[in-house]
Amino acid sequence: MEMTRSLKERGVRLTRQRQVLLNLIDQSGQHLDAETLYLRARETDPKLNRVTVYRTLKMLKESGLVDELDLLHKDGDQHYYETRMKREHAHVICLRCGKVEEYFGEPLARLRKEVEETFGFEILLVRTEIGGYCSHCQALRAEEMEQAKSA
Amino acid sequence: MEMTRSLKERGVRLTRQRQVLLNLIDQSGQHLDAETLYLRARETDPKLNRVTVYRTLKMLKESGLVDELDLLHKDGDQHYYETRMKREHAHVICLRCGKVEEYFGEPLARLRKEVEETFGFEILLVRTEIGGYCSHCQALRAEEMEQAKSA
DNA sequence: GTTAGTGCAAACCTTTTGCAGCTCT
DNA sequence: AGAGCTGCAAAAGGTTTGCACTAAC
Repeated sequence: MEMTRSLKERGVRLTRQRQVLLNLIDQSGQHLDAETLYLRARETDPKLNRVTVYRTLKMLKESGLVDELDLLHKDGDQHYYETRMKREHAHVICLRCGKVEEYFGEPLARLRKEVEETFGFEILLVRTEIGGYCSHCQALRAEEMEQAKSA
Repeated sequence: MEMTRSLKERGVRLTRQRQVLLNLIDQSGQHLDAETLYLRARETDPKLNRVTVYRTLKMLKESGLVDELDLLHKDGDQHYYETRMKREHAHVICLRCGKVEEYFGEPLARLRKEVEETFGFEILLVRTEIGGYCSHCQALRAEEMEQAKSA
């Protein structure tokens, strides 16, 4: 795994706990929060402590191996994490059903380039989060409105 | 004030405390967090409670009158707030000095339009936060690197 | 007068820290 | 062997809640 290699190169110890966590982060294509990651990790290693999850996530974030997201705090104030392998993308979050889609269009690259040029800024990370209603929930909301009217 | 009018129309009571808070939010062109707002509000109204600040911010956010930002958690996990009057913009945050610049370019509109078209998504809010080093801090970091080497 | 809003205290959730003991290299 | 890492308990930081009292309309 890419993360494993990168950590090994830098002399970071690959403890049993870290291997469990890295596997989960790498496999899950989803955006995990610390608590979910903790619960899943305990299925493999019931002794693993929540604190270790936080420490590992912090280390991976500072190493640039994972990105931290807020996803507009769709379910509270926790953070979400994803591996950094992928191309730059925006997260499109449905505020009704919570589904998260990823958008990889060229406006993102243009935005980045323009900000660098406009401010002479050295960009290290870009976080774009778009909230609203997905097409499915738009229809459901229309129904809900109808029902509210007749009630 | 625009916010005042909007609240009055909807029958929200304009208490003394809310007037103090609305004034501060409206005047400050900056991005305030709850604690800063609380401290400033107490200069005018020393009895005003921190909880009232949180409740007011929540109400304004849910009314769509202010936007909640994270600013990449540059100083911790608190939220920042700004009035929604302005055009859509991205926040460009220096991770060294904490300065926040605002970018209003057309790639933002293109991004919005493309996401709407691609996913049939109804966008309610867009949050773009860009982190890195401002031109000033790039130079300072270069110096720091030099010093680290010779030390 | 009624109902929404406030203050206070206490709880809550997420994350961090101090420290003693364990384990990877 | 020894620095780096873990677990536990406890604290921290930011925010929310329950309830009795107050004030806006």
